[in-house]
Amino acid sequence: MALDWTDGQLNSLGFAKSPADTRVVVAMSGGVDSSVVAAMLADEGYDVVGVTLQLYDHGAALAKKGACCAGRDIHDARRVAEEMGFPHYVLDYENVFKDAVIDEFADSYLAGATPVPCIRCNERVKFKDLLETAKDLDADCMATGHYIQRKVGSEGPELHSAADANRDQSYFLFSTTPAQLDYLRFPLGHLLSKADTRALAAKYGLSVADKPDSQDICFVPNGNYASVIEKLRPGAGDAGDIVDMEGNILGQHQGVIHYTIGQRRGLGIGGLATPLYVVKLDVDAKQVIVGPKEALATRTVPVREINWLSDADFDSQGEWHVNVRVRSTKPPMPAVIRPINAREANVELLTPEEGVSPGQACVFYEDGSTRILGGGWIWRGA
RNA sequence: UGGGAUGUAGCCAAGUGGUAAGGCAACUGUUUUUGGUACAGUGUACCGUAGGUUCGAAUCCUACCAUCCCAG
Repeated sequence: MALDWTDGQLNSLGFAKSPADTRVVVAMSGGVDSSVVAAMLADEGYDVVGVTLQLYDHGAALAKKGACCAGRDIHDARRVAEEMGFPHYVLDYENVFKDAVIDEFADSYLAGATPVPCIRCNERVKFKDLLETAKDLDADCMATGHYIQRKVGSEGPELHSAADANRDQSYFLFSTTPAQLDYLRFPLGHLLSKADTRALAAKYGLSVADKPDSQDICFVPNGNYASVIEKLRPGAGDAGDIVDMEGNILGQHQGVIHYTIGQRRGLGIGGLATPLYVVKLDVDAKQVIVGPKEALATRTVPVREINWLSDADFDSQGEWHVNVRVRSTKPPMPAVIRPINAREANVELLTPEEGVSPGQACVFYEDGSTRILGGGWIWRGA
């Protein structure tokens, strides 16, 4: 087959050689998406090597369905590899994952912020250590099941939103660097719906075809993230006052880690005509500051650790007029980025958003296109 | 002690004779590969206690209890 490959022709992964001569490491979570990627590429004749990371403790994870990269999921990934007949490796990344993701997750909450561990995992584990591992395996590229598109433009690979806006995962991948992007492939990004993915899974007869989508944080059982933090940082849950914006004490809380800006539930304060929302967290004073919904409207968002994916230098302009997302579940909205330096900026939201919290991501999109220009991490500001 | 007011679900609060609105909180679910938001659903309230009037009272009458305000 390799002999039939026409000189100069690019294969589906963008290499000028036959699939059989192209080695691709597929990051397999054990879910449907990455399984389909692996099956698809194997079916096309690529030299597929499946890799699954063991990210956290087996015992705790076995009971949890729809999680990724532990216990049952590892089994599922291996089974897909067997079904499709390509090699599969499980790598123990528990320590890396703990250092790069879980610890920061806990510390972020303790600092009164609200982390996005899934982004850190992509940034610091999957697209870093795992990507290096793929290179060590002499792979030409690494493929994942993310719903996002890599398109080659005049200046090189660009990151674009998924064709299916409902599935788009660009919010979780903003920190992908150009170097990483060069090596990565996202074979599902062009699909128009998740149904297409499941249809492919069925077509290849994969055992995971009907596996439920994963959700919540993979290393947090039952959605109870606070108990994870308390286990990691004993004594983390310092109680304190819930106060209004004038400083009046309205109630007590069992630790700032239980709250995030914009949160309504869990305050336990009744008797008012309208609901209260968490407006601010003051870790030093151990206070949860609450106020009316109107108090949540945010226009200025300080952002740092910026990953910039446009061709021009980030601080080569005083302003960038773009669209921006401060949460994964809403479409990008118009905003102006004002760079402070190459890695920091203030973002002005032309339409105020509610529930903007330090620790969350602010992702930049080119106006009028699907291209992702990068993004940064929201913080409290100087 | 005198004068006034109030006592309805965890909180706030409608309801003044016909058999208990609503909001907040809480809980559950849906949405969501972060948190959160949003949306939907969920309450056997001995209507302060004890009597009375009435076919029938949270609603009228009496007493008592509790709380609050004013006065002294």
